[in-house]
Amino acid sequence: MAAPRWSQCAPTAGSTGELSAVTLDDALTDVRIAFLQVEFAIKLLSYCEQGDIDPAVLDTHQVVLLEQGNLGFPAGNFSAREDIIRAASVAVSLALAGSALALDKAWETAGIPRDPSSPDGAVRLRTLVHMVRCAYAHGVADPRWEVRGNYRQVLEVDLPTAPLRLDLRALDSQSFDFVQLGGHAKWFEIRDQSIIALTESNSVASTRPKSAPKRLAIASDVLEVRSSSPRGHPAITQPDMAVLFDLLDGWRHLPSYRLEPRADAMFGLFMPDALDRHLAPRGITVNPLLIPEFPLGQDDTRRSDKADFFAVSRDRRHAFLVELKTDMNSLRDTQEDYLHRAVERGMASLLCDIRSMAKTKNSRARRKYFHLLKAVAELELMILPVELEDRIYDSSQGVYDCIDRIRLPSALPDIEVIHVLPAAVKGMDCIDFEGFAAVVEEHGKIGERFAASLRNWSAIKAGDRWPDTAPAK
DNA sequence: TACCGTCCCGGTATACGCAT
DNA sequence: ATGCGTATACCGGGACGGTA
Repeated sequence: MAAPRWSQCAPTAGSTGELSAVTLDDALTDVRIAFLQVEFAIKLLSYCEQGDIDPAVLDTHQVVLLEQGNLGFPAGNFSAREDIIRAASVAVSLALAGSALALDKAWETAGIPRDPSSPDGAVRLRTLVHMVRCAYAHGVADPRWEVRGNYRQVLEVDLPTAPLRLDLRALDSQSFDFVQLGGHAKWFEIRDQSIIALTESNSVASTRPKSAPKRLAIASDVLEVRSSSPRGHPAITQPDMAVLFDLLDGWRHLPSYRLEPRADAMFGLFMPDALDRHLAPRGITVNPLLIPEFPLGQDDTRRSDKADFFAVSRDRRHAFLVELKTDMNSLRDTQEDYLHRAVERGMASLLCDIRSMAKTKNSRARRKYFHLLKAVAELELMILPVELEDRIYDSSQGVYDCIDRIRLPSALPDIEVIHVLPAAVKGMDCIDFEGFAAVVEEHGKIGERFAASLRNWSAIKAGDRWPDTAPAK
């Protein structure tokens, strides 16, 4: 039984019940979203038709936790391939209906009138969109043309590929089908021409105040997550990255909780920028492609020690072994030893070791090493034989010879060790958490929140008393 | 390919010695 | 008795080598 978190978005101020003015910018954004939804629904249908969806995974019993009453869905409604394809087809129809509603709303917002006999091409295009919208308005599952009064005439619309001529009198009461417009591609052409016309009208009428950057509204009834005190359990309201950091801030104080493996992806996300800033005085910038858990071959075994991250400067003259600690007490001399031994051995030796490790007899492990080899090759530190991928995945015959044919470039970077630590240590090349936070906080809301946690982690040791509960001095 | 024993990792838990 | 620092054992997930 799963409790999914919905993160889907529903467009427009209008759809969330606000009656305040919807600007044309808003309406055009909704058009974009609606047509993206058509694209998604079509891709989903193709995916389903290929049989790539596993009903055992999709069609489980699910309960959605909602503030105003939970929703339970049983397993079984989508257990057959045909059920899934039928549902995906309906999703395409619904998305197309949504696209008609959104496009009509944009025309309405622009204040363009409807008139099938207007000499103005934009007005006739707007009228066509309205007629499609009306067809869906009278039945999403079975859209029908409904043509009344002044609209009962021939409507001609100029389009770049070919003019469209519709006898609305004849279409009245008939089932709507995109074939009548000339196919779905024509509908996308109608969208494109509408956007051009509406954008022009918007620039003419630009005296209206611009809308604020659009925030995609979230259905108010849906499970949300709200941040809470770091020690408290978060009340579940709106999904929010801040809650993730609240959890880390709080949980790192609990027994047996290891922060580093949980937070290393966040460090990895910002590590290239942090390295760039740290290395800026030397004029060095790094390739943003990092390799985590970079293996460093041991002297007398085929095993490896690991550097937390491996980075290379853009000019490929310097490589960096980055060691991350979230707790100063975790610094170990043995680790310093193998890192500095790697520096002394040099890049060629490290790469040769990786090549040897990739020749593991375990085929599953070999596949993982292949991904490592590809990452190293992407950093231009290895040249892989073209047939290597086939040898790894299809025919393992000759795979060891193939790995032996991996070549190294003649010029290789030197190696340095950089530590990322809560506090800098004298004699070590360090980025302390304050320095890391200064970089991170420049990257939007998530960065700001991560920076706050970094400062928390460096100021308060795991297990320490919280400052706000300590007696005033 | 499966299985088993061993090692590695970051971090925690515990034992120990020493100072107060 | 208590606090502190250091060394070492341990944890769980994963990698690795050897064997059948």
